[in-house]
Amino acid sequence: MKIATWNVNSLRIRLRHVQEWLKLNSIDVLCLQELKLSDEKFPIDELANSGYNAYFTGQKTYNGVAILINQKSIGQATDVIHNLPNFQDDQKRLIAVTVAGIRIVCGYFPNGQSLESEKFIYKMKWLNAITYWLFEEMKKYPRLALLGDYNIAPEDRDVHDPQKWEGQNLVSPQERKAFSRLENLGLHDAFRLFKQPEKTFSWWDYRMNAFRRNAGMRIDHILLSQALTEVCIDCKVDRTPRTWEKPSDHAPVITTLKYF
DNA sequence: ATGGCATGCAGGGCATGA
Repeated sequence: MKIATWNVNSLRIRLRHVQEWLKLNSIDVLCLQELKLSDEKFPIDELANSGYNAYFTGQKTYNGVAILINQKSIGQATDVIHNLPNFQDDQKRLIAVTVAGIRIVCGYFPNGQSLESEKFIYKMKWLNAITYWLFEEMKKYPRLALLGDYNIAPEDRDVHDPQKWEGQNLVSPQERKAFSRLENLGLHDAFRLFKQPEKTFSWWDYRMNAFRRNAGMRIDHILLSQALTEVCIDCKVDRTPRTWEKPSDHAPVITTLKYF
């Protein structure tokens, strides 16, 4: 079973990319972030034509998340929830479903903007809320995967230039501590279960030829509960779609689970 | 060195991203 996450930075612009990427990779479950469209504009039929059922919660212009389920290999999802039940929020940043006995949580974590920003306070509150919610959710669903754009680079090796970024938004000690708290729930970074090429990133700024210089960060992650970690046999970033015309600034991350 | 590039909304620049 292959589960993936991808911040597409507008599903309207990137629909063809998503369809092409799904065609090239036999993905069972794909989590999407930054749809940037309202629910009535969600391309349900186009994705159904690609063989995927969609579960989504969106809004105009900003945010929006979806989970695509392979119709042939999986079929339907159950127990769908939109947004964190313990956090009052107008921004559409979270969706969770159950497929094949696995709880799939898709999150678009707040960016934070800068440590001095009100948005950073919101980010830390959101991180606190998801952590408390997951503590309960993992009791209900021992097989749980948390996928998405975390907007946190967990370690210096996840940053192209750690000195330049030291202490800033995306890498600050507060954010990294919040990431550790998620791990302390019993979640494991699937990417770090395996030997990886150095300087592997999942996001590159559109500006300054950042992708060509590999001036990126690893901020998109897949965390797995213990039960899923035991059957995880691969995790990698696929840089390919970042090389296509008009790409998203993020690349997808894929993990493979045995026995499902 | 706070720009650079992309997107949405709106039909011109501004907000936002990371």
